[in-house]
Amino acid sequence: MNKTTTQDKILDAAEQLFASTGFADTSLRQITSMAQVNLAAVNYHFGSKKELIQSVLQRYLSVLMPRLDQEFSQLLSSQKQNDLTAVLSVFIKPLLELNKVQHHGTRMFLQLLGRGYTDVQGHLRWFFNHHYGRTLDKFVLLVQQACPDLPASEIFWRLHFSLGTVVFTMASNQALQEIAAADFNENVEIEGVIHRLIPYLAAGIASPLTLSSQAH
Amino acid sequence: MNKTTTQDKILDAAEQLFASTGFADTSLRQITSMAQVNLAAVNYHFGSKKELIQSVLQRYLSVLMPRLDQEFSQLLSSQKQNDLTAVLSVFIKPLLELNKVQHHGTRMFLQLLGRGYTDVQGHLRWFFNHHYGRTLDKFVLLVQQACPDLPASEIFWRLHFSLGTVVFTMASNQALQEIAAADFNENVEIEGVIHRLIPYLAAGIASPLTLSSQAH
DNA sequence: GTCTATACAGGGATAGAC
DNA sequence: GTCTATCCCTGTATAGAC
Repeated sequence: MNKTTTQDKILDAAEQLFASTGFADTSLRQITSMAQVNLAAVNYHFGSKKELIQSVLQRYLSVLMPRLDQEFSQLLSSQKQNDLTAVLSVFIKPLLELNKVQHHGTRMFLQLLGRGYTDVQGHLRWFFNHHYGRTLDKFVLLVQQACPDLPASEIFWRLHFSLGTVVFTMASNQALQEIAAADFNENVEIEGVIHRLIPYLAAGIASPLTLSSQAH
Repeated sequence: MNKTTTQDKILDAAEQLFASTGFADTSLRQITSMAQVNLAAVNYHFGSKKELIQSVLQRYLSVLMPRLDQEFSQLLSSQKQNDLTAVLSVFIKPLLELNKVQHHGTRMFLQLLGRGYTDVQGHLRWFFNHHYGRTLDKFVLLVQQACPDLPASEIFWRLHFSLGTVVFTMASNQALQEIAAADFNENVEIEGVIHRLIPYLAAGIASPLTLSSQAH
């Protein structure tokens, strides 16, 4: 019965077009014609274009987030003191395993995440906290344990700085890779970018408090 | 002769609407009706919506970038070895002086910059390099002098990571400030955010090379 | 040169027939 | 569930008035 539902046909087409052209430059008419379904089907099944974008991301998140949650719990229950690099490195494996979900799944997901956060501002943030707040809390706890000297508010700001780093990098990933290839003769795959990001993020989050950052 | 030209009326209205609603969610009809000019005036004077966005930013950049260029040159000619925090701190004064250009100029400009980089992807990047490449080169040189152990390609990546941090933070500035106010009872103005950013960025950029970041 | 009115193609969303 | 026809809004282009 290998029957592909209308929903899945739409999701597959949308994902492909979003990743290559971006959300704003992909029309529902392009999506529905590639998926060979009626234009109104998107609004019937998903409600709106914004909700379609969320659904595309959801397919990945439903695989990734439980995996991360499990890793976070495991790290929390092991009593040892984890350093920040270890905590951040937890993301690597689950992210790369998205390649099993779909061809180039990791790249697709991270680009969608980047585009989603910047294009439909505010929308995704709410969605994320609403559905995966518990998992995020575990992560924040791990970071706090790794940086016991930082006040909670400082961790809040720095984690959002880090989110910006990741999201922006992934959204501009294609352009950055092209420049890197041209200027430095480097061929960096998504995995390489992740490995470059971790020490940068770890150092930024753990940076000591200075007079200027305390004064405000 | 305190006569406001059509161009200026459009720029003022556009700036206000862009900063509060974003580029995508602000229509030309909103802008022209607030500016009390004809719809076609935007295309007549600026060519397109994208070019209007650039012009709004240009008003600030034409003040900011020469100021920065001058500061960079001065720091380069002083023979002393500058640390990264000193180099990054150069941005603070010129940025805050934008408040003299316009009411809430700093906040306006940084929000526009954030939105510009994320909303109209690729466009602003080209514009920036084309018009202010010389100034950017000076900045990169200063960073290289402050981090003599880092290869140029690593600096390239980390500066783009940092750009992401800044741009994302400024684009989501309003949301972040609201959360900070609600969760931590903190009232953080744009100046406070800048002072929080600098140690984070400095630590991230200067982070030592690890095995994982060298391997790719 | 500047401004106005208007036309046009393409976008997302939706009511109602089937 | 699905499809057609339609609605209103967007950015852009242009003809013609001043």
